[in-house]
Amino acid sequence: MNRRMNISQAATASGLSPRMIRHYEKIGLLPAPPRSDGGYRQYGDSDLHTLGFIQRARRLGFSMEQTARLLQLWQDRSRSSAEVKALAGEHLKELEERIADLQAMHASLAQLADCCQGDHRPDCPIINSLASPC
Amino acid sequence: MNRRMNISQAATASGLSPRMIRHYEKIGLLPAPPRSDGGYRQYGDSDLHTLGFIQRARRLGFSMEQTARLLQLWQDRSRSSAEVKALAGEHLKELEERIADLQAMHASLAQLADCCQGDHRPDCPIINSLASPC
DNA sequence: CTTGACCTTCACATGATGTCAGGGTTCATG
DNA sequence: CATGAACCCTGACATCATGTGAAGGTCAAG
Repeated sequence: MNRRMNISQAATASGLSPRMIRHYEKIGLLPAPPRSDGGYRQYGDSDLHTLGFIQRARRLGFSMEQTARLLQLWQDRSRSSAEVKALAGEHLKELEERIADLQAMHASLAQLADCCQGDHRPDCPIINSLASPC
Repeated sequence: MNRRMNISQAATASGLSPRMIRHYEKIGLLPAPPRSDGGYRQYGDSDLHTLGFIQRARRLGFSMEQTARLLQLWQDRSRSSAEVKALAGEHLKELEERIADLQAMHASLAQLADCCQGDHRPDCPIINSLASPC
């Protein structure tokens, strides 16, 4: 156990790409792993654990900056769950704002599309609405 | 009428920034306007109309590429409204996908946050879930 | 030892927009 | 006419997360 693996194995195992793993290392999100004699990165289980953490945080839509803060909280044994919850709440609010923006766009456009005959004739409420303010 | 205006006036009138107007010109979305002796861009009413069209398309979330297609359709008198509606439908589908993705993130995270006490203790389902696969 | 698969770094691209720098123009006022 | 403020020009670099490609080194199996 505590297998040493190359970057593409670590990538496959964590659901990330080699490119992103190197990137996370460069921006300091991830500790630089030891290297083989030839300079290959060698990842162990604890690196894999961190990579998985990052992947899951990203999959929930946390930004890199928020992910970095989550990693810090993860490694901070004296954290309070309130801190984590606050960070999550911040992200939930961002998600809600983005959803509301997209829904507003969708509603406006859907209404225009509903009024559009969608036939061979050129007259179209969608184009008309874009062409004229209001 | 057909006032000639400088770029920042055109920007203010259309709700865009001078930077983006130049950008739209560079990528061929907008015809290059005539210039003053000193090289200033001079915008007329028809340019303003086009700028407004672009701004409204962007505000509905159309990509630059889709906006370019909409502009073409706008200027094509032999277009069919079906073409416009198809383009709108494509964008509506993208919006729905993005909304669904964000809602899935929100639901997952909200559930975790609901289970989190948010107190001074370190134990936190959010962090736990990020730390362990499943 | 050769070969192919893998790894390294570096650089450039995306999309839409901001910002800054260094320099020229316009126009109203003195 | 001269000056200064406000505007404009181009070009370059930054964002954010990620992809792609090039040029070259390494590893392991045959």
